[in-house]
Amino acid sequence: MQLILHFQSQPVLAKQSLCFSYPFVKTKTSLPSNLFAPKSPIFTIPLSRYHQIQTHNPILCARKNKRRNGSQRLTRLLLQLMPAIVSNFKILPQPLDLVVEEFCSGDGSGGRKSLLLFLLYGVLVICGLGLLFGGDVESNVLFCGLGFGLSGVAMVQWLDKIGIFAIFFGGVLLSRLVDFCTNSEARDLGYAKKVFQQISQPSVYIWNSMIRGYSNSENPVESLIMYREMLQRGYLPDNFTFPFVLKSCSVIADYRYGKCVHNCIVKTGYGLEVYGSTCLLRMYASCADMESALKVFDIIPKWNVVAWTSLISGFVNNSRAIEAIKVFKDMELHNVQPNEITMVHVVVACARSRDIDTGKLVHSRIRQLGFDPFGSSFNFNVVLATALLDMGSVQQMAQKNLVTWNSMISAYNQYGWAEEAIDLFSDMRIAGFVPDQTTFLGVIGACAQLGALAFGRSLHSYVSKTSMCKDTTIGTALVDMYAKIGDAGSARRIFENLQKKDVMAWTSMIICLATHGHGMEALHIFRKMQEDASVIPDQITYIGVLSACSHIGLVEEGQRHFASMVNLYGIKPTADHYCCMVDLLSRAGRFDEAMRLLEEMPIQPNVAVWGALLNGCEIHENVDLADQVRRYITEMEPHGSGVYVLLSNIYARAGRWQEVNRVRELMKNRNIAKNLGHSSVEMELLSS
DNA sequence: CTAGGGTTAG
Repeated sequence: MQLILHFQSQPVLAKQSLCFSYPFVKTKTSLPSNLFAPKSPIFTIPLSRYHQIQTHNPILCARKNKRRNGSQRLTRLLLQLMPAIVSNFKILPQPLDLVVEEFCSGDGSGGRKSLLLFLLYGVLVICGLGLLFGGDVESNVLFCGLGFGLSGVAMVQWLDKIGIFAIFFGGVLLSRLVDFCTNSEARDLGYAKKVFQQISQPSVYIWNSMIRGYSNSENPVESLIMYREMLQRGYLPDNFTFPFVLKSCSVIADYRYGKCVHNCIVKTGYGLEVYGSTCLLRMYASCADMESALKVFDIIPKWNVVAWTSLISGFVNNSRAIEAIKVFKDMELHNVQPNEITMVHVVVACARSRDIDTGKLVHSRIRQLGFDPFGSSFNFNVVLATALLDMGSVQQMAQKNLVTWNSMISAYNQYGWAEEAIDLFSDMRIAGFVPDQTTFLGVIGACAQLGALAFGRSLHSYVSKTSMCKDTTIGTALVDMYAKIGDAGSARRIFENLQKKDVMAWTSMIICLATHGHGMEALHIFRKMQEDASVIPDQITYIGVLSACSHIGLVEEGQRHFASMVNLYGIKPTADHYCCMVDLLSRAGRFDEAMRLLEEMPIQPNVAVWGALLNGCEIHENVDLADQVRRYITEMEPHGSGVYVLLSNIYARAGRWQEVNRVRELMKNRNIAKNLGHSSVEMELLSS
């Protein structure tokens, strides 16, 4: 079976034909199957801007055209095809010097025929046919076809120019090949590396291709290793090298390496290059050093949109949204026209700083600039739209992508509308979107809120069958979900199986144990966490630790942890921490200390803190203190019913019914209704 | 062959 493709829309190409034949694929099983199975089942070959061939398992048997004038076109075509073909077959080219040697050792004076033979042989060597498939007759035949076809074209073009021939294949083709397998859609960096290793003296361009490929890969560290090797072997990086290297530094946030690269940029004189310096800015911003980022900004030779936008995004991503907005205003003063990307960052800045007024101004500026995705049906920018959606200035979106769905699900979660979040999840699946890690983070969180046991478990089992099961964020969400559902055992198992445990993972486990009444175990986990030098407890960790202490009544231990939180880790205690401490002390009946702590508090005690104190008063029937607390509470703004109920319970217990009535009056006057308690349990229905 | 974009667990 043979398929001949004619290119008809382009007059010159119309005369050309390429044969794509399939015979060996379907009938012969002797061929290694992976040979014909590239990453995607459909193989797309870009022929020109207007032509694309989509085919399964193509084998090229290029045929030389009879008419000479078409050959140049076909050569170019083949040049475009070669990387695709060679990389599809995972053929390793031979080192250039080896090829050159082949040519030089031939009889230079020979006639045309022997020259042709040499050329043919050269191409075969380059394709490394014997190297990979020597034993297989069918594939040899096949590759002979390939080799012959290629050489046929090459012969016409380069018949008398052996020197050029060598450069042509050594320089251009290998560059194209490396480019193709590092940066095309069907890239394969493992193969790229092998090809690269065949090149004895890679040009800077090829180095750059490799570094770029790795910088966009899963392991950007590889690009840094590549870069180091480049320097060690005495190659001089150029202005293209630095952006790629710096991108890797940014992605993995390697501050020290980034600074070394900065040094190198300065030394090689590319420090004042627009691209390079903008990348430097981003690198410092990614490494959370905004001060250096600002210094770099100052030396950027031209403050264009990208430079400004990078600075804005730096502030946004370092939780300095207000400064980001300031920079944006500055940019407007400098009369630099913002683009959609700029506005995305500014919108995020408004959302993060909860600055609704500026948010409205920004939205109208977006309209003014003509970027508003909701202003007209064309020019719909999903990213900007999602950012606006997240800021809350949009209710409905007609066009959604994965991130939009995720954003909506998490927004519903934050409003506490867990059921709606789950509904949205099923809508999204009906709409044909494949949920990703962020989606699951949201839906698992919704299950945690709802206590949706069965659905939560099904999510868990789904996730464990994917690569997400190793992910720390997913694991943490699951730990929290099981904790909230009441299944501390499952939470524990997931936690133990986590390969990497970060602060959040440890913290969620500690809080889980503390809330399930396993205070000792929670503290044990905390000690294990402290043994791990790679994690530093933060304020939320200490909420768990302190509440664990308070559950088991370890006052001194709690006080020690509180002190080390402040002195060792420099964490400023929040109202929640004081709440824990007051709870700890007043449960133990140590009211003097509790009151002293309250007086020393540098922040205003909130209702929860008073509530904790009242809780202790109830346990120890300390009505006098409760009286004092009542005075504070009545001075405060009206709030939830909790403290009033506590107060009235305390008075009731002491038999002070008048006071009970006064508290109830107070509640009535302040229009506070007692919250209805509710809980839900999911039950399995057993049949027969 | 080069720089900047939305969602994200405790």
